[in-house]
Amino acid sequence: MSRKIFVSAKDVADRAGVSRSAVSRTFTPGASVSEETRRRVTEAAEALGYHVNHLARGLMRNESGIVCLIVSELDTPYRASLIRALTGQLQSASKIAMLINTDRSDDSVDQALRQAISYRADASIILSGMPDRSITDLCLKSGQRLVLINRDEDRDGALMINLNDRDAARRSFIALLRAGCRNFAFANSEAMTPSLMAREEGFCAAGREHGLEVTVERFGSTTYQSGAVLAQRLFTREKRPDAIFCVNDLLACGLMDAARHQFNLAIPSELCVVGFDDIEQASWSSYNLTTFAQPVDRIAAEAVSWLDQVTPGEVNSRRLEAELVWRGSVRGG
Amino acid sequence: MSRKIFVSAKDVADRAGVSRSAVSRTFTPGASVSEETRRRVTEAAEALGYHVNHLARGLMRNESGIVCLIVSELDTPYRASLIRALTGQLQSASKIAMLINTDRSDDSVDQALRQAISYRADASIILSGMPDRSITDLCLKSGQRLVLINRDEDRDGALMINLNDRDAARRSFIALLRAGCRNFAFANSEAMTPSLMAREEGFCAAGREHGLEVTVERFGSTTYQSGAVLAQRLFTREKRPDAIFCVNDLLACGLMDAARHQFNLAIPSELCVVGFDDIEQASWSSYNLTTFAQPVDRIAAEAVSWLDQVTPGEVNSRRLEAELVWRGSVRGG
DNA sequence: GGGCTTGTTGCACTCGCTTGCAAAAATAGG
DNA sequence: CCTATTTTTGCAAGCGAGTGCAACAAGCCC
Repeated sequence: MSRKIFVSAKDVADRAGVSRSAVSRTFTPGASVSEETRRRVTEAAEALGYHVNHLARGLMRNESGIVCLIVSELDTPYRASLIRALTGQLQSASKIAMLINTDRSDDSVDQALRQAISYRADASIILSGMPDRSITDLCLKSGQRLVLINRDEDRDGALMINLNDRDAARRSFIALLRAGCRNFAFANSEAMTPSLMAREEGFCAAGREHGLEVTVERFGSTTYQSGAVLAQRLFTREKRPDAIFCVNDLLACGLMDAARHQFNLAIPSELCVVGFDDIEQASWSSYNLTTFAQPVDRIAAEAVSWLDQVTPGEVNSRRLEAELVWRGSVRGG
Repeated sequence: MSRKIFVSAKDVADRAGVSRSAVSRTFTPGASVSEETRRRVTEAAEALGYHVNHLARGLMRNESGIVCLIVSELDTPYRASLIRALTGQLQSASKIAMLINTDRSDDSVDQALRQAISYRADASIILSGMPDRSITDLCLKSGQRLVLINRDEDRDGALMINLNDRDAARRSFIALLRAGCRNFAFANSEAMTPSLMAREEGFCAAGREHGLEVTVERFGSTTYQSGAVLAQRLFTREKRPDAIFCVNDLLACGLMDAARHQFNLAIPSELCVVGFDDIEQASWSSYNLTTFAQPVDRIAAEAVSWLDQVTPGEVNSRRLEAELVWRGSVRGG
């Protein structure tokens, strides 16, 4: 197998009997080409199976059309659906996503951003981890756009997309209160990212406002397994909570399963649970979880449209609302 | 913000007081550079924040280092974990993944492969959908490697990675038989992809060998929701099955939930269920599903190592075994 | 010191494409 | 029909890197 025999613009030009530039212009929207030559070029290109070399084009234009998605734990339901939305919308905007997995080492986000620079990505979208300030500066300086999703770090020049976590947490509290709950708990992981902490703080603040104490328990990472451990801790206390706001759905699923199977608690009659993210599993009938939906498509749309803007614009922060999805894990509603 | 001011090899050369080639050689493993110049170059590069332009390098070398992942429904648990494994291992092999989402239109796989060609991807890994023969021919002809995962189409020049679905299905039947089940059913989607059909056929064949009839029911796509519909159909028959092999876990979860919540069936005492994929949810205590594990890391490793080989080699097909993971949805074990 | 090998270095060309510029062709106006 | 204007076209100069080749320096042996 002879490696890489590509057909170039020159080949097409020869076959069509025109100059190389004519070919180039045919594939450049808005360039001046006569109908006749355009026809002959496209015909020749078709016959030869020609495709513009995006590497070369990117080199010339200084715009690769590549957007890097920097993600860890990308098989997590929420992350995966966000990636799906992003890749889809990027493609619709005729950009292409490069996926960088930062599961391994600790400075892998930095490594990833270097990769992004090396491929002259037009932008990077960061879904996890916070890179070093110097690296992001480098990115911005080299003309790369930066989008930070749910990472609250203040960084001008970058677009920050966040949810109104505090408000959602408050609404969650009120919903639980209306359901007649009295012993509130917040189940968190030890990840302590800004958005997770905002949920905790919002929930506790709401508790204080109503003169009610909130038990906070934190454990491990934001997973199903942690949910089970947190259940263990919460349900062996002398004052067993009857309302739990879980920092995300995955954790809520683990907690609910443990509540039911280990502690024989009925949901929602003995225990009300609210989650966050609205992952697919939240709608499964075993969970039927009341939760806040991440507006995944909105997030993706905001990111992509910002990337499409010519000038970044002043306002570089979007705060979106999480919609409460009522299901059966909370009484009433 | 002035767009794209990149530092090039020339800049580094000037600062280090050497020629451009010296810089190039410093970053090319195995090239002849003296210790002294190498030091000065790396120093200058560091100071300027230089990164080799992968676009230009790719253009010269005719090797971009890019591998396209062509996927639909990438937020499905199994797909997502496969993508995670692939991106991770590709990065370890110092390649980078481009993610192409083929959810939208019908000829989107073709579109995707064209993109792959345009970016001079070294290879494409196809996780979903079968592209047009002419397109894959084009890919192969242009030196691109092709990996097909769980798509049985015969295509030489490409690596095909498949599981031994038939055998897994047979083992599943035997396990259910040993559990004392008598009324066997196979719950399938209407997707009819080769690997799904192989599971069905394997299961039915095993049934025939044991002189037992297998009820086959097919519906919709391979999702949780379809599982619920299939449960509806299967459990309203006069001869209610007591053993169901589901074509994948997602569908199994839907089926189990419907079995329990709508038909009040106890698992595994009244109904045994086996799934396929071993997605995370299968291990959740609400499901505790006996299933076959996709060897995700093995699959990724096979794909990546094949891509690293200089010559594709004759044998271009790998058949991996799916390991049976015993959990509580089947009696005994 | 002369002849030789070994190791480094710079020049110049190449990869495939875009684009400013000026020449050529087509169109319009008188 | 000739000139003025507009459109189309080709030339050539890049973009940022890699690499064969020849020149050159250094080191070795006799």
